[in-house]
Amino acid sequence: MARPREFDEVEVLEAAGAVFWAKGFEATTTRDLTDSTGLTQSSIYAAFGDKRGIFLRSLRHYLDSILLERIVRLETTKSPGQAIVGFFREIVDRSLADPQHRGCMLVNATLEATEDDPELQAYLADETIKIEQFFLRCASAGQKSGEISTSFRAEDQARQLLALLLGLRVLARVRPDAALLNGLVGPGLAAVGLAWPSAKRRQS
Amino acid sequence: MARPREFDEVEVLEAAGAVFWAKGFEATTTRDLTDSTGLTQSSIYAAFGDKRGIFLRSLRHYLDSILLERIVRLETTKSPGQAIVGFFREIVDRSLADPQHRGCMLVNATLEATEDDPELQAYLADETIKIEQFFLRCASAGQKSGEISTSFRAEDQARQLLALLLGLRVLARVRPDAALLNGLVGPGLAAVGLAWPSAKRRQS
DNA sequence: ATTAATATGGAGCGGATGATCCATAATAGA
DNA sequence: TCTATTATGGATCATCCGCTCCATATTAAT
Repeated sequence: MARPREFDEVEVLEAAGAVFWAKGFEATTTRDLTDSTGLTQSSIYAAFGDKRGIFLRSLRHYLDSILLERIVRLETTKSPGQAIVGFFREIVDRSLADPQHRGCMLVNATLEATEDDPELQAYLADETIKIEQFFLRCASAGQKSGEISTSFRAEDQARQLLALLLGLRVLARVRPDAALLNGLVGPGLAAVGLAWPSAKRRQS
Repeated sequence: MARPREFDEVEVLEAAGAVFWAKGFEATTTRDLTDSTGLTQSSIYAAFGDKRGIFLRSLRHYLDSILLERIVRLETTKSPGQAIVGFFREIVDRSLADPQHRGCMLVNATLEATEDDPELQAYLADETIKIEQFFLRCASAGQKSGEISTSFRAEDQARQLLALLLGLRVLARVRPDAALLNGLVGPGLAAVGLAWPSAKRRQS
């Protein structure tokens, strides 16, 4: 009954998300979005409402397709402890491999969000809770199986791992150094009784 | 020989810094700066060059007068372990007391800085190194005096504390909850053998 | 008092920004 | 084939942006 869209929504969200990820919400202009997506302003505004709309959709797509995907994949294919190790392994490797050092779009958005967008803040807070709960499930299960140390409560371990992750993401932006990031995660995981095979050792 | 300035530079830097702190660099307009400082655009541009100039000066003032001051004060008045505890105590308390939940200006700036301002990135990286070195001095001295656990290398403890701090600052923006922040720092410090007197317990 | 030098006030510049309008194009159903 | 409906292209809008200009004001030295 109506003219069909000529663009693929996922492609557009990934193109737009890449710009928001690198530059942040405020520094990204609607012209940046037309350049990166190939769409006109008309099409973007018809499809996503406004700049905030396409930003939220890009962010959600990023979180669902990268972060949540990673959690689900690791949790279904690895042991609790190895899911945690694999999670950090992928993040350290990707942080170092990214020539733009964009860090994590979730963390970037979290630091840019202000109290005059409480809906966004609530969404971001909820996503950090999801990560914390992933760590908590792993820690609990790992403690039962003996894979993870029981010298701390699983709830505390989950929070510690969340802070380690967020701190890692901050440092990855200004000090993207393999020795620093591996030297951070190694002892961090050792504190919960997990071994950290560093990238170097894995290669040799 | 020339007309003297009518404004106090520190006052202006603190007024401008408060806006940059709350809204970030990009979202802050030069009109915001005239409103908060009381100066005209002319005076701001004559004194600080451009928007980036007053931002850098504000940031530097913030870091010197708040962060560095805290480090120096704690390091000269407390034992190594208590300097670490006091450092986190002040940051948790201030994070919770701030109704705007601005977090840390250093972390906010770090997440907003991109690779097309390498000078700013280098400065920010250097400041994180200063914090890390503060933790390292405390950890080393504390290990010698027996105040801090020797089950990890002091270098690793310093990095762990840095990540804890940065993670804390991220969470403080979207989940400014006393139970979360205290529950984060407590076990984090316990991992290096330090006791964390939570705010609640201190009050009772 | 004159001069040199800088600060201030305020108008305003060129360009960019987020968003919209409208004519046209493309589709599915009647 | 006609109609209803949505998508697209591209021009354009009002506003805001960082920044500058210039006339005036204020000081210290001569």
